[in-house]
Amino acid sequence: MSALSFTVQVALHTPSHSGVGDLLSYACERPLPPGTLVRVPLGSREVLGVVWEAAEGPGDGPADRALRPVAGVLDGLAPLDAGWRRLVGFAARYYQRALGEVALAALPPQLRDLRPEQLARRLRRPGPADGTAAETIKNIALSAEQESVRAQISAEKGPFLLFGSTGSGKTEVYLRCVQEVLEADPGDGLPAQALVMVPEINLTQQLEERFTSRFTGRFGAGAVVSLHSGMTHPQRLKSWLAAHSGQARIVLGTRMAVFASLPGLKMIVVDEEHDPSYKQQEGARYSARDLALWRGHAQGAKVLLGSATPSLESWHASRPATPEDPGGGRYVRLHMPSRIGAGELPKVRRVDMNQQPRRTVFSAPLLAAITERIARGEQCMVLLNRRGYAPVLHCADCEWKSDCPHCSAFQVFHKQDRTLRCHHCGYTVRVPWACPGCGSPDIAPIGRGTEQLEEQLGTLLAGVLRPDGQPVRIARIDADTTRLKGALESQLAQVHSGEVDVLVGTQMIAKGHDFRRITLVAAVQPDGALFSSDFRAPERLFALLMQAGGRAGRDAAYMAAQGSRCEMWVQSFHPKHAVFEALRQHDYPAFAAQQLQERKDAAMPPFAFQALVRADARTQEVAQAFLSAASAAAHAAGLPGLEWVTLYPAVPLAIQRVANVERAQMLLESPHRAVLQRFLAAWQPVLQATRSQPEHKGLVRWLVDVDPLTI
DNA sequence: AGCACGCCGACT
DNA sequence: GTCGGCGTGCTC
Repeated sequence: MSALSFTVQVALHTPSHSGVGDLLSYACERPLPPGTLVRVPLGSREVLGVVWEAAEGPGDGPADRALRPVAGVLDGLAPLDAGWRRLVGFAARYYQRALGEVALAALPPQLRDLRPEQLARRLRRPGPADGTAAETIKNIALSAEQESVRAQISAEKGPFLLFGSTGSGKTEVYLRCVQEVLEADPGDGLPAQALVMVPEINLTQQLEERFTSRFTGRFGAGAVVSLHSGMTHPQRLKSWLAAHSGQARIVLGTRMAVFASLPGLKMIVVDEEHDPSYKQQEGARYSARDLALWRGHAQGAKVLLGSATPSLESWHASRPATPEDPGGGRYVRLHMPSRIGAGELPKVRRVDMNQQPRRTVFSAPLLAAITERIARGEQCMVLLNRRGYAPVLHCADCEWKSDCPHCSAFQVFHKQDRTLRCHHCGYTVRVPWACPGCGSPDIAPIGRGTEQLEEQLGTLLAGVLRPDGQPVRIARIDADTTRLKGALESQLAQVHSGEVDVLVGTQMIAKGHDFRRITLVAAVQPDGALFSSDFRAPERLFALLMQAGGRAGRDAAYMAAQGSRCEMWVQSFHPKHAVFEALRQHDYPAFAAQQLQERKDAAMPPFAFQALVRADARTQEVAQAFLSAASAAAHAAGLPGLEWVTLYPAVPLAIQRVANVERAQMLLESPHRAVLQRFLAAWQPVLQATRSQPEHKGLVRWLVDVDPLTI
């Protein structure tokens, strides 16, 4: 019998408000360094945990009871380093979640299920050939703009905001900067590593090809790995292990990759840093971009954010410091205005829909422009950010509408499979033949989605021929057509090969794809976002339209051969709106300046810091009552920071009910991030205590969203 | 969150 | 007589 004379503190996936502490103590026969992965008994289960450094102060462990022993140690793995543990600790604190929850969510899921012996077996399997294939890299020449940006990133500490037009060659700059960092002697014995993040899974493949073809000869096979939720669990584990061991030198991935174990991390690139996908919307609601900045700072890695339409937060942080405004210059702003090898930015044409017949979907001038492009063999892209055929079905006789029975939202009419589908809870029914309310056969769709757009274009362009005499071909790409694995790739390939003349789709088609023959992009109905209650809606619309416009005319040689000029069309009832005005000028700085002034006047982010507390309950009253009670309790307890934190009244969410759960939220605002943080931390136990009161029995859950993107 | 224990309804 | 519904309570 060996003596269990040592104690370890272990972080486990214990839910945040379950009353169980962050760290549980276990007995073991030898000291285990922090970061060691262990399997420990928890109740009747055995779970994965991470050894953590002991919390300060007297332990609050079970003094009256003998500790249970650690069940197994995952010996084959090096302990997770202090940098990783600090990142996880910070994220848990900042986003108000349990340490163990964040730690375990940051590990590959398969690690949870693997017994130590299984892991050992997997680790014994030889990896790909080692990275000694040190060929020199054949680089293409940089433009003067790219070179100056590269030199500045090399010379300065950062963080950097690379503001570069669509097609300005940002990726090439990433490649060069990553290369330089990886080739430099790290000086700490660990092979240097770089993390490159993109907003969407779809964009990792093409980036991986680019990095692999550039770096495999230099750093060996297996030097580039991907990490995103679309991978199978074994693939993810493999990539994760490669990063953890230092064998992988470059990790490409989506937001979850920010938590990868990267002992030699020297650089982080966040491409399209403005993209809302970087914010996790469930569990710990972290911003991968913000964590990247924190991690880079804490771990001494350079951080490079890139975008053609930066977030107003990043733009503001990169304003030049002046004597009157010494707070500026937190990020180094770098500018690449020119398109490389690409044509000019598209000419923006606005159609005033007030001048068009009522219910026009495609205005005559837009239709004529599309027809002309097709006749020349060029491609067009039509953007509508709403999938399905129509957002609602309506009865002319009794005013029945296709309400979802479980949500305060309409069921969307999908013509293709004759279904009404709720996009919030998934509830699906067959389209009724007659009105369910009154039996009238006079039911019709109202509004339009991408399916309908595709259908109408087919009718409107029925007689139009391509240069080869073939009838025009229209394709649609949205979440419905790309549900199956590999569907997006094959559909994109059809566009690239020129099989498709007109591509209809949601914002999915606006992001990142390098179409060579698209010369016209049209947003047929972008007005929805103009007068939204969400103060970030104009920013998002501008970014989407700029990004969509950037898909046109990417191949200068092609444009010259065609002798044509690319165009971005916008149909709007408010064509003079500031968003479209700025779009016409391709003037992000002017747009940002105007938006920032509005934000400053209204004391909104980035001039204030926000958090949301959301409550879900069976009834709206219970949800709101909980929030109000928690607010009152905060005031009654005189929590620290209250004098600088505003708690607004509880209100229902825009979509009040989803899957029969009523939702309410409360906005918190403070001019100081640290004060808001301190208040939230102190409020957490109060929220828990409030929940356990009998009058709040009906509460399903509550959650905190720090730095929310939508309010 | 899991997963037990526990105490009441409809099946073999 | 058992299978199973989900209410309540605990996990170092």
